[in-house]
Amino acid sequence: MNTKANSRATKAAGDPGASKAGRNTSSASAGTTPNGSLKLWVVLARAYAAMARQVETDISRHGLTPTEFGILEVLHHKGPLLLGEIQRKVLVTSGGITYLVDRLAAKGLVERQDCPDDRRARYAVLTPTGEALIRRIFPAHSNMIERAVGALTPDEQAVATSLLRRLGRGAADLTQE
Amino acid sequence: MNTKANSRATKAAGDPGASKAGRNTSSASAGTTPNGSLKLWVVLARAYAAMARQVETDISRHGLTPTEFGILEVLHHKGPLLLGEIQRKVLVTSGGITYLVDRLAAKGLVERQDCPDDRRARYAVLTPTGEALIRRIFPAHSNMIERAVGALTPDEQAVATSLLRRLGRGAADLTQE
DNA sequence: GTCATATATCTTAGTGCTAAGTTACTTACT
DNA sequence: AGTAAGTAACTTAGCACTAAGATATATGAC
Repeated sequence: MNTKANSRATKAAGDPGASKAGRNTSSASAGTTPNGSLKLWVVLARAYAAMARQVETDISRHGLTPTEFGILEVLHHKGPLLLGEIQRKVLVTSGGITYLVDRLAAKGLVERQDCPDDRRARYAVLTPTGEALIRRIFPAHSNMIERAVGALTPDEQAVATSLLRRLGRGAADLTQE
Repeated sequence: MNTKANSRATKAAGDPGASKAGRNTSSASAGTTPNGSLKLWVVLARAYAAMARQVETDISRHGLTPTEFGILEVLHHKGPLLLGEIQRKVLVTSGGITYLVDRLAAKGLVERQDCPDDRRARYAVLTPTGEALIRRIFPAHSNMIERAVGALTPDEQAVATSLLRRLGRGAADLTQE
């Protein structure tokens, strides 16, 4: 059943772990920057890296990368989806979903199906094997995440969620401004 | 001055963007999971991805990857450091810093120096060129981050920072438990 | 001294993605 | 119908890393 366990030890790309807050060195900077913003970015990256590491080692035990898992999950929850729809959900490039769906198909977890309305498009659908797999491993995964964020109370989690949602949207908006 | 502008469009590895909250499809799940934890993980990953994207495109304009930038930054703030020390700061593998310092050395921004006390170890030190570069681009970078997190007020940023710090520590602690 | 173990860096091979371009199809305008 | 522009998926080449092992040096027990 091909479980090749390809761990990859997720790292936060470009973790800005450097300057903890050492205002007093060589200076030259703005002068009046308290720079809590930078600190926020650092801890955000660190928190993400720590979470991603947990998630990844958890998922890799089943021979899946986090992105592969994400695809199975979204197909499980939403049913058959066009490749482009999946692409937007899991945030990869067009070449990326092709590659990922190829891999999942090679593992027998997903199949392609022609779209009757649009002959350019293809659906990805879970095979029975894929459906069985995601149903089996999702609960434990969900549990793992609950433990991982357990340092915060549910109330704090709610606060963090709403702050991060706004933060994310704000940062994303900067792109096309 | 080799400024090859290798953009890479950061993505949050394994972004769990799937299940927004669609409890009502094929079911079979736990049944009594409110699962705010999962939602928190999703928005964390999304916020990180959005931020990382901004940071990366900003930095790539100077022909640097975020990790390279991180190394220059940490050397700028702390002075010469052993490769292993840098490694721990920027969170890459041992092969990773070798590769990264090689690249920075090829660009003329960093040099290796033997450590007098331990002949296994090497220092990485900024060249004058490297020092000049980081001093030139750091302020703008810092500014960019300030704008990116600007959707939150300074107070909210402080709250987010403290929550994320605890979240990250909690998740990291899970590793060696 | 010598041997076992630990540490610091480097080497090699491989992986998961991206960017840019290609092909196939669709849609809208004329 | 013909053509232009848009979109869906795929292909190719390349890159920033990782994991695992190799090499050199250090440290401690005896």
